[in-house]
Amino acid sequence: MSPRLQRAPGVTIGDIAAAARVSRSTVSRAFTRPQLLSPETVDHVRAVATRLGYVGNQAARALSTGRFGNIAVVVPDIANPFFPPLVRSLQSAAETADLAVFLGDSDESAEREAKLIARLAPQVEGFVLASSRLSEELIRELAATRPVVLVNRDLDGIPRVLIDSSGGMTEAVMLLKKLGHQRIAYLAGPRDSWSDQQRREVLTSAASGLAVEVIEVGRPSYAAGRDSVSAIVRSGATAAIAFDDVVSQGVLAGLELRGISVPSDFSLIGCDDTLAALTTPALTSVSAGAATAGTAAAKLLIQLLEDPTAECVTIATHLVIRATTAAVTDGAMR
Amino acid sequence: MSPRLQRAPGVTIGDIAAAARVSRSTVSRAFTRPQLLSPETVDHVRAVATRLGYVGNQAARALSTGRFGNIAVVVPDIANPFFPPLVRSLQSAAETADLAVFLGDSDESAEREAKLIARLAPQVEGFVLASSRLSEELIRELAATRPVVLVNRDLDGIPRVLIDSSGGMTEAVMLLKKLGHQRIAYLAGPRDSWSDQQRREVLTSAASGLAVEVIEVGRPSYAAGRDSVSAIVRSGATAAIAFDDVVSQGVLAGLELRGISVPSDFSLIGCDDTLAALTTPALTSVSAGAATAGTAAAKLLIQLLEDPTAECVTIATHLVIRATTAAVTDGAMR
DNA sequence: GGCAGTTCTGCAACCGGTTGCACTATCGTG
DNA sequence: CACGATAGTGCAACCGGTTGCAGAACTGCC
Repeated sequence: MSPRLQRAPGVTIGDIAAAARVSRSTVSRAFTRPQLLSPETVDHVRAVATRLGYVGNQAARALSTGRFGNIAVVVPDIANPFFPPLVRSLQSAAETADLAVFLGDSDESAEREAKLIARLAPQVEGFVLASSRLSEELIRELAATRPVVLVNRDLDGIPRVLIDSSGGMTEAVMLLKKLGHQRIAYLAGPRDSWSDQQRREVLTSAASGLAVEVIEVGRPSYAAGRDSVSAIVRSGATAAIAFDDVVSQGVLAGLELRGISVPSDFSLIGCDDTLAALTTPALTSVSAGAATAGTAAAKLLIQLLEDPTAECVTIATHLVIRATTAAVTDGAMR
Repeated sequence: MSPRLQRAPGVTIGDIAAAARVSRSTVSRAFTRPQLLSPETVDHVRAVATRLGYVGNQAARALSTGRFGNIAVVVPDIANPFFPPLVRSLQSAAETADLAVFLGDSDESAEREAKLIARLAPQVEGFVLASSRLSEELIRELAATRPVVLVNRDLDGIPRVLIDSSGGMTEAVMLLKKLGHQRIAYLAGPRDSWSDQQRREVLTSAASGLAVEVIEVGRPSYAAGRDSVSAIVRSGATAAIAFDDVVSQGVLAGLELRGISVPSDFSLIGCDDTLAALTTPALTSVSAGAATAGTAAAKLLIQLLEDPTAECVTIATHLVIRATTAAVTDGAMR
C-alpha cells in the first residue's frame, strides 16, 4: 500500500506541558486565554513553547472549537483581469484577521462551483462568492449553513458587495451627450450577470434623448468584442459603451482593422477599468474598484463571523476619461 | 465574551452509524477501505450517508491521518498577468486529485512570504512557490519539512518547474538578425529573478554579431517600461526584447508618445505571451506557457506526495510572431 | 462433529487541541 | 481565628474521524 505515514513529528502541547512541568490545559490556556493564568506561568510556558518551536495544529484546534481560521473565495475565472485585484486585496485583508484563503476557480460552471463549495465547506468559516453562477436556491441554502458574502450578485437578505455602476454609467452617457453623440451602442455582457443587468438599465434610462442600440456579445472576451464591430457599424452608432474592458479592447482591435480611428471617428468607453491605461489609445472607462470590492468583501465576512447580520455594501463608480472619447465629427462614421 | 459557539450541526459518522445500525468504524471504513466490508454493507452505509447529506469533516480526518488534502500556492503578485493562468491550471489539476488550494500573495515581499508559509504549513501537504522571493536557506529549510515545488527558481535538489526561455529567446534574436537589426536592447527585469538571469545569458550568447545594450528597468511594470523609452532611444537600438509583456506594453505606449511607430521604426518583442494578442499592434512575444507550468507544478507536487524524489521539469518556449517586428528601415530611428 | 481459516464487524484508543468543572492555595474581612 | 471569595491550576471529557486488535459468524475440510 501507500508508504506508512510517518506523522510530522510536530511539537504538541503535551511536549510543552512536560517540559514546562504544567498540565496540557495550562499550555493551551497560555495561548488562548492567558488572563486565566498567572503572568509568570504564561511567560514560562510561552518561552518553553518558543524554545521547542511549537506551532499549533490547526486541524486539532478546528476540531474542538469548530473554527478553522480559513475562508474561501470562489471566482468564475481568475484569469479574467477583473478578479486578480479583488482576490489580492481580499487575501490581504483576510491576512490581517489571521485568516487563510482558499481559492476556487469554477471555470464559469455552476456545477463546478457547487462541487468546489462542497469540498471547501467543511474547512472554512465562510465564503466569498464573486460573480457566482450558482442558482439563487443553492446560494440561499449555503448561506443558511454558514456566512456567505456575494460580490456583484444581488440577493435580498444575503450580505453582498455590489459595484454600483450607475454613477459611472451616467457620467459616461452624459459625456457622450456633451460630445454631441446622438446614437450610441451598448455592447451587452452575459444575461445572467447582475452587473450587466444593472448597466443596461442605468444606461437606457440615462440616455433619454439618445438612440441606444443594444448589441449582445455573449461571453465577454476579446474575440467577442472584435467580432461585434460589424454589428456596431451596421447600427450607425458613433460611440459605444462596452460591458467590460476586455470587450472594449477587442472592439478597439476590430475598429482598427476596419480603419476606423478612435477617438476621431468613433468613441468608446469600457467598464471595470482593469486594462484601461494599457490600451492604445488609453481607454476611457467606468472604474469599478475591484480591489475595493475585495477588501470590502473580506471585511464584511469577518464582521459576519462575529455578528450574523445581513448587510449590503455598495461601491460607487465614476468615469475615468482617457483617450478613446472625443466630440463627434461632422461626417460621423463613413 | 464571544457568543457561545453553536457548532455547525453537521452530520457525523455517529449519526450515520445510528441510522444504519452499524458501528462508527464501519461507517468510516465504508468510505476509506470498502474492500474490508461486505458490498451490501458498503452500499447500505453509503446510501444512508447520502440520504443524510454527509460530508466528512476534513479537520477530524486530518487529525487522525495527518493528511489534510490541501496544498498551497504562493505567488509574489496575483495581479501580475503571468500568475492567474498558472494558478488557474494548478487549481484545476489539484481538483482532480481532490486537493483544495490555498492562495498566498506575498506582495513581492520575502518577509510576508515567510509569514504566509508559516501560517499555511500546519494545514497543507505541500507547497508550490512560484517565483519565490525567499532566501535559498529558508526554502531548503521548508523543503526539508514537507514537499515543495518551485516554479521559475532553480535550486539544485529541490523539485522545480522551469520555463526555459532559451528556445524562444534564441528564435527572437534570430528573427531580429534576419530582419536586419544590428543594435538591440534588452530591457532587464529584477536582478533576483531566475527568469531574468536566464534570459540575459541566453540573449547575450545568442546575439553574437549584434550589439546588445542591457537596460535595467527594475520592477517590471507598465510605468517602468514607458519610462525606459528615453534610455532605449539613447542607446541607438532599432529593436528591443523586454523582460515581460507588461514592460513591453509600457514601451509601446512610450514609443507612441514619442511618435516612433512600431514596427516600421522600431521592433519590439515581449516575454511570457500574457497580453500579447491584446496590444495594438499585437505583440510579438516569447510564449512562456504559464498554464502549462501550473499544471506541471501541480502534477509534480502530487507525485511528490507519494514518492519524495526530487525532479525537475523544463518547459520549452517558442517565439510567437505578431505585428511588432519588421525589417529595419533605412534611416532606422530618427 | 470439530477445527482451522476467512470474512466481516465492533470495541476502544488515539490524533492534538479546548473547556466545564472541581480542587487547592491564598487573601481579605469581621 | 474562622470563613467566604478569588485566583490559579489540573482532571477528564469532548470534537469527529481512523485503525489495531479481537471476536463473531460462516465456510470448508478431515
